[in-house]
Amino acid sequence: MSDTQENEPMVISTIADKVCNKLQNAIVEGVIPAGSKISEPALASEFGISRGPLREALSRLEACNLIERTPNVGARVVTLTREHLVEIYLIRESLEGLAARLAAEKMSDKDIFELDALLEKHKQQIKQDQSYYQKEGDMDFHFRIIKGSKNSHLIDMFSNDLYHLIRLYRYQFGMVSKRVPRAFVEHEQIVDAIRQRDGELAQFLMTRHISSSRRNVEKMLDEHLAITD
Amino acid sequence: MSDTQENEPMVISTIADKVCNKLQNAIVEGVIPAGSKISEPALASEFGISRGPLREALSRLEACNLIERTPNVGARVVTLTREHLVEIYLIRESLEGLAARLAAEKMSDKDIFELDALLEKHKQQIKQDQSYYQKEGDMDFHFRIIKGSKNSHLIDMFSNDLYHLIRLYRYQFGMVSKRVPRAFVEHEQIVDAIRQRDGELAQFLMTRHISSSRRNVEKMLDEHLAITD
DNA sequence: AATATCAATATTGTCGACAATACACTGCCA
DNA sequence: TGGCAGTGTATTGTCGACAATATTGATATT
Repeated sequence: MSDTQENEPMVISTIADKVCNKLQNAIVEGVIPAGSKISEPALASEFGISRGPLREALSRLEACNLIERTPNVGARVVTLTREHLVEIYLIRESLEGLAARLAAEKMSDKDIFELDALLEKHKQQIKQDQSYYQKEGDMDFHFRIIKGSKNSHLIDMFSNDLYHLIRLYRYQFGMVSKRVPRAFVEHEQIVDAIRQRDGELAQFLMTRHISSSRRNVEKMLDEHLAITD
Repeated sequence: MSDTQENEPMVISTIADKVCNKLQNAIVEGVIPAGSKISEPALASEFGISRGPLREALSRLEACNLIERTPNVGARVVTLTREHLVEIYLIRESLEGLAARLAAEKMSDKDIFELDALLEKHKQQIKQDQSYYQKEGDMDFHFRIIKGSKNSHLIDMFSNDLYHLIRLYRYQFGMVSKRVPRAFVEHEQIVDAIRQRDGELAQFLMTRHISSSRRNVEKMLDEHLAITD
């Protein structure tokens, strides 16, 4: 699928790699529901493999915070909570603000040109179908900025941890937002600050952009809770 | 050892837990040198266990960035570089600035009282022996602030990733610093901002504190390189 | 009816063996 | 002499079985 193609596809060398990838997607898409218990024998049987590589895969899923493992009890998909999502957004503000600042310093002119092209592509997509942009285009943009930071540890932190959780929350909480046109303008402004090599402004705008998203998400979740209560 | 007691000791339930803990310390302390290849059969033999739990432990070490694993080739302790250390410091500025801001909002009066007590304890230790403070007291202080953020994801990110790497770099690069008295004053100022519930100031001071440490580290590393060249 | 206890069953952690892959060494050729 | 190919060995990935631990269901007690 194109989402994994755009955002550094996992290299599949071993059975564990393959199974980990499949389980990541199954969890994010809710095929294995949040909070549910994971059975090693059942999954191993389903994949037609032994429990050894399955446990390797589970270990990696634990590392990217999609599951929690308890010794002698087993693994369980994480429970999604408003609190946790807000926590993640706060961390995103912090780290992506840094990424934007570094991107303003580090991105090549070619990188920035490609970022512009990506924005143009997103502009066309918004006119046709907003849902595609909401699902993966936004993440694509953010990931490009993080890559532009040239801070490999930051890129790893995002790729191995935050990315999957953000996808999971988006998928499960069905975040269709009225905010798209405004968010796109903010993307453009961030890129402009980067193009001007103004790190401080880029950081400010990115932090503010994610902060607005957080407030929007908080509001939506509160409304969602009000409905279900 | 008291460093692990203060900073959330790993709960030992399985052989893999135990081996992971031992390997973490062996890597941080240089018993297994940076860059070196890890042999599963040799380590399993040394610990008197099968390769199964050893691989579990290696998977966890990979998750906390102490080793890198390549399929069908094996595991290797990470190589320490100036670039990587600077990357980590930049991320620390970002995340610990956030932590300090949240701590100013979230810490209870009791928490703050205990933080004061910790500072007083460190003051006494500085008078007697600066090396203890340099090794773990500083981390202790920082970890308290991060815990005070009450952002569980942030605490996990620190505990599972940054903490080990910081220890590793400190141990291997032998960071004895002339900066201790000044750094302690900065700690006091950060706590004061938190006590005043001034999140913006706490964040500013913490970011600046770590930025100063980064510059100090960069300078030391440059001097170190000059000597060895 | 609710709670506690016990035994059976299922699951998780670990073991040792086999299959697949990479590495190291030797010999041959240009 | 240097590079390449082939072979043997070591290491990594996976398998299935056994041991240890937790869970579930049935029964007894209050």
